[in-house]
Amino acid sequence: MVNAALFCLYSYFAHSNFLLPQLFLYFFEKLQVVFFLEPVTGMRQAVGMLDFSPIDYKAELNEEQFAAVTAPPGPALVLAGAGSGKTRTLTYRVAYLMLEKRVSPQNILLLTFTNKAAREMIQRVMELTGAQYPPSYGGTFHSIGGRLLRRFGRSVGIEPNYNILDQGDAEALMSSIIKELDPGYLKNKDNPKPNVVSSIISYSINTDTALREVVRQRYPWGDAALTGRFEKFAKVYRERKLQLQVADYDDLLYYWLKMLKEDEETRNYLREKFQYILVDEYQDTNIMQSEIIDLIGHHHNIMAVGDDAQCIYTWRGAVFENIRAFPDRHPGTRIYKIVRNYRSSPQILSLANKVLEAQPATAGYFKELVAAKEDNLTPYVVPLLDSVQQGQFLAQRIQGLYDEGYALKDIAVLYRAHYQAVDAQLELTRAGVPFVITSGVRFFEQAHIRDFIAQLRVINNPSDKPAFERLLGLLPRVGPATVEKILKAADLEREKARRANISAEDTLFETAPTEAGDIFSALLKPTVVAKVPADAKADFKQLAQTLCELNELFEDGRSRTSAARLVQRGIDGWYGDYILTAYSNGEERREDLEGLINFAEKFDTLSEFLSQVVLLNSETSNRSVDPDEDTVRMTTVHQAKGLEYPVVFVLGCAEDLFPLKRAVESGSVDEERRLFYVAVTRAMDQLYLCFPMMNKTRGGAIRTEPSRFLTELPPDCYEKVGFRPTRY
DNA sequence: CGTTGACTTCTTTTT
DNA sequence: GAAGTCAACG
Repeated sequence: MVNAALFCLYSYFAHSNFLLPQLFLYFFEKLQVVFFLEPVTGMRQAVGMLDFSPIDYKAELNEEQFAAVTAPPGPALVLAGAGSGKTRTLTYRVAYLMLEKRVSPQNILLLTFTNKAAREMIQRVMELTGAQYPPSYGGTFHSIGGRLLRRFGRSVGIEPNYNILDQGDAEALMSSIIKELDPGYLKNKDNPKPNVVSSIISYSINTDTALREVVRQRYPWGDAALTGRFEKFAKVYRERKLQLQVADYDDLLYYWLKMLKEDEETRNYLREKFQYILVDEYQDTNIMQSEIIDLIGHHHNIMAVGDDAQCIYTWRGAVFENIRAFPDRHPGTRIYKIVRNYRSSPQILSLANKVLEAQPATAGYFKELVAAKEDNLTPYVVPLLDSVQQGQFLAQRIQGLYDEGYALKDIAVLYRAHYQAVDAQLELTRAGVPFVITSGVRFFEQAHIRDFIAQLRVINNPSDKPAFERLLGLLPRVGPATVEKILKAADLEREKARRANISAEDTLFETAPTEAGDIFSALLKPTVVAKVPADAKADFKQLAQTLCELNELFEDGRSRTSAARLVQRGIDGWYGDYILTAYSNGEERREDLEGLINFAEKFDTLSEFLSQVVLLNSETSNRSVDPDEDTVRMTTVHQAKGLEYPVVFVLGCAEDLFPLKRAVESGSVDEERRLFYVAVTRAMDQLYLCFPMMNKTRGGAIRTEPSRFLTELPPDCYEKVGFRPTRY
């Protein structure tokens, strides 16, 4: 009961905090810089750079960094510890290649894991070089893969107008396939749910492990029949996606790799094009990603940057063996170690080093980071009664820090999982400390955005049935079954129209080759409308009308503003009215859609726009946080990777919370420890490790032990402090 | 039969 | 908030 209430509150905060239009605009503007700028000619680039003052590499980099930045061609492995200036090294390297080696940005492939990292790096490269255009192939593995497939994917069955499914879409598709193939499957509650099936199949692809094997690991009790069913689901899922011309996240890598393996022409073209390959966070690459890099990087001109101590994505297939085996796969690899740390105080660093020391000695490249900063405070360990008191401590200490002169935006609160921060959020709110949660519901993931986007998805790719389902399902009394009927009827009409057109051409051959019977105009045919339930008929007609208009507009022109114009037209159409009646805060949501117009303006084609909407879908709202806004930042450790803050609080340093119970049970304590390492190395001056002694569970509170990550530490590397709440 | 609404349960991490 | 479950409605 109480829990439910907390969740409501939590959700409320998660939603109310950042959906202010101003922040939105900020967000959209930020994005504009980076994505999809047209490649430019080398000439323009060169001219752009001439009037820019040269970089003094020696002065701006330390020795270790300098060596890596100015490395000769050939394979290079840069082992850059936390806070050692990894991004700096990488960006200077790109600048060095462009300015000193006169490499055209078109010949550089810069791969990262997150959109945020890509954005920051490209931004900095542009600042450094004074270039107006960034490397046109800089971005996440997934977004680059998606773009290359759009252009070259035909050989592996991907048409240029394919749509990308986000995780939710993918799971929905899986679910409908399971229902269709094996209606009895879902009846048995012991069977893994569709989303679990989806994740198992995904894991099998990302690790290149037979499905059989993954099922055996995760479901030791599962029998051969279960495995057989999974294999069937996976097979049909793969076929269906090709039929519908949709691709999930994994496909962006899977088909990219397939294309490189099978399509010699494209492979050679890309090898020729990408003379210089740079990879960030190499320790988090999975097997497909490393293969992709090796295939394109036939010339071995690859710079891989990473830190095996920070590998925290094995759960989605990352293998840090990749980083260890890099020199084997690329003979003549030069290894550059960067261990001088400019971020953290010596005290924090020594604690971080101890965290790694507790790691079983299973090799790895480095270890000790060397402090460059002055002495500062010893990290604190703060035992607290429970998570409520933890929140009170947080609020009180933050107010103290504020009085001491720290800006709130210099303070970060990190936790293992989002739900662990609920009480802290309540207490901060109660104390009037402003904060932003950099997680929770994502902008593009909100129902109304996805519904609206579904219209554009079907326009871009009429075979995208899941999008049709989503869209038509909005109408009253229309569910999957009715959608099926409607689409069938529409298909018939389209077929009829097509035949009529062909025969017309046969007889009168001057007949204009009108786009014979598209699915959208077919929707308006009486036989189709007849399938729509009475309550929904009016809405349906308007929706179909809007789709026809959108389609016409789309077919008409692929002018520069087409994506934005389509969005505008969509808002003017049926959905714009629908949204006002469908939601109590319809006005607000409509404004969100208006925001989409600005965003869409940055894209040439609808396909590109849709891709980015999906790929940024995973981009959480924290990227929309105005960096100047003075609020405390609350985020998961995963999301904090790559960031730094003067003051860091780590919540829930207790067994079962961090390391998370589930992780311990599945035997991934080492990864949890690396994650803890990532958490503590975010801190620059002050680090607070909070340990709640009670853990609320369903039914009651149980006593918790301090996290093994605390007890593993020698007591002299932290100071224990007590906390007495001033009020209840 | 399919859809709806009221009900419960759930939240690891992300492209 | 969202997704899944179940009974009752059209």
